[in-house]
Amino acid sequence: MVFLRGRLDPKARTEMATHIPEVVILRLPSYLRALTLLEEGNAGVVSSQELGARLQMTPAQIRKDLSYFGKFGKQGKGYNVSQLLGELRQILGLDRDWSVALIGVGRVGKAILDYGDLAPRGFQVVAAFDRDPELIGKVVGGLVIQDIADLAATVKDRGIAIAIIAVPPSQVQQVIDCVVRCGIKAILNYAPVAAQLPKDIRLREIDPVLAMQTMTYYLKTLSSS
Amino acid sequence: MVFLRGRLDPKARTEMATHIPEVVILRLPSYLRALTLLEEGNAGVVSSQELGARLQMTPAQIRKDLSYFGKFGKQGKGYNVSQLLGELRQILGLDRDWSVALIGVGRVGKAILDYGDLAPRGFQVVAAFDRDPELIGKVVGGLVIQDIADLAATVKDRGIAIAIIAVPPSQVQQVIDCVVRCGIKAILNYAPVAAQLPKDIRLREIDPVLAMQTMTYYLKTLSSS
DNA sequence: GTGTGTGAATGTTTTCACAGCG
DNA sequence: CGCTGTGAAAACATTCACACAC
Repeated sequence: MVFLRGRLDPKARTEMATHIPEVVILRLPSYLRALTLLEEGNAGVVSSQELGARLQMTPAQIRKDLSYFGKFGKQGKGYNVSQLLGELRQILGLDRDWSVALIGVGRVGKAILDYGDLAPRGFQVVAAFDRDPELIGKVVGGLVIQDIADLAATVKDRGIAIAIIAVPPSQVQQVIDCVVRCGIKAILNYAPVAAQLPKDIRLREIDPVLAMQTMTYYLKTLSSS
Repeated sequence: MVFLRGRLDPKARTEMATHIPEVVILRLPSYLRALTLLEEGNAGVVSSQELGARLQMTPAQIRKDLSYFGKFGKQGKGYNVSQLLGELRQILGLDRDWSVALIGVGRVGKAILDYGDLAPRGFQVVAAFDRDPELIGKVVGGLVIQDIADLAATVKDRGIAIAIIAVPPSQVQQVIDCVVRCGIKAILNYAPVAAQLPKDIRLREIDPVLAMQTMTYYLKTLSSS
């Protein structure tokens, strides 16, 4: 009676490359961050137990996550901190620097240029763009602000792979379209609006209000104390 | 769906409580944001289809998410935009303003005070704290910077429910301990470090580097440019 | 003993597919 | 018809539990 339309046949599905769950990729950077701290504290080895305690997650989850990529631990001992750090950096493609373009040099954009944590952690902001003629040509944070029309050429020249968007909400969609046309495949969006984009482009959002709005639901209930 | 009214003994409450998956709560604010945009564009109604297209998610997921809280749509028509907005605001506890304390008034802290998007969206930064005697007493963004020792009293006085933390990494753990002791149950952490905290405290992180590190994994593979 | 790596079991989330309403 | 609301099914993610290595 019920027949299925257009499903992927089971065999083709099985033959597909080992797909690593996105949730796992999302967690790896926190492992990296925790391990960096451990290394600074001169910890030589760490168990999934200990790492789990620091990150408030189960040891099993950490072991399972890592097992997608290889066997990095030693039984009875744990993981060598600096070796695991190296492995994770390589897995995440962080054994190199990445060039980043900043689009939008208003208040938020300037704060991002000022923020000194990007470069030491491997993300170099190598170009800044705006569409305001008043700003173009000015120097901010050691960068000459360029016309957004130059984006395509600069992306090619400087090997830019990631764009940070910090323009007003009303301009976000057109800027994203432009950035995507220039071949950028990863976007960090500071503007508090959703945008349309091809599914092969990665997007992450930084919106403090959104983050707080996910917490108020839980605050609501405990307000009777 | 039965809404709880009036007082219930803890047992009945526990047995009745419909536990709503956290992923659902995490998505509601994006619905809110999309609907706000639709309302500004004078859209009267929206279908799960249309909303899904804007947010790049399936209509079924949106319908299912909303169904945890009630029946807000009309068959054959869709959802009334402003009515659904109202419902979501109420669900998330956003039918009121929230008072926020900023801890740490360095570069990042100042940028947060400057950022004009918090207040219009319902989050009032009503107090700022630092431990640096040079800063205490100075005025930034209309707020007199207070000694962090005054936090407990101010939290009580001003009904502060959320803390934004923007202190250097090395101070994060002690500041979080302090904030928790003061009765704060929700924290937005801008410092790029993990911290220990009781499981009944909500924490969200803003770390642009972490966000970018979750994308480089995917960039790695397509680097044939 | 201690702690990894991993199939198998369990739990959770998403998607399907359709009854029923406007 | 078109679209919601929703049980049921499928897909996905986490946790368990134990063989095995140090």
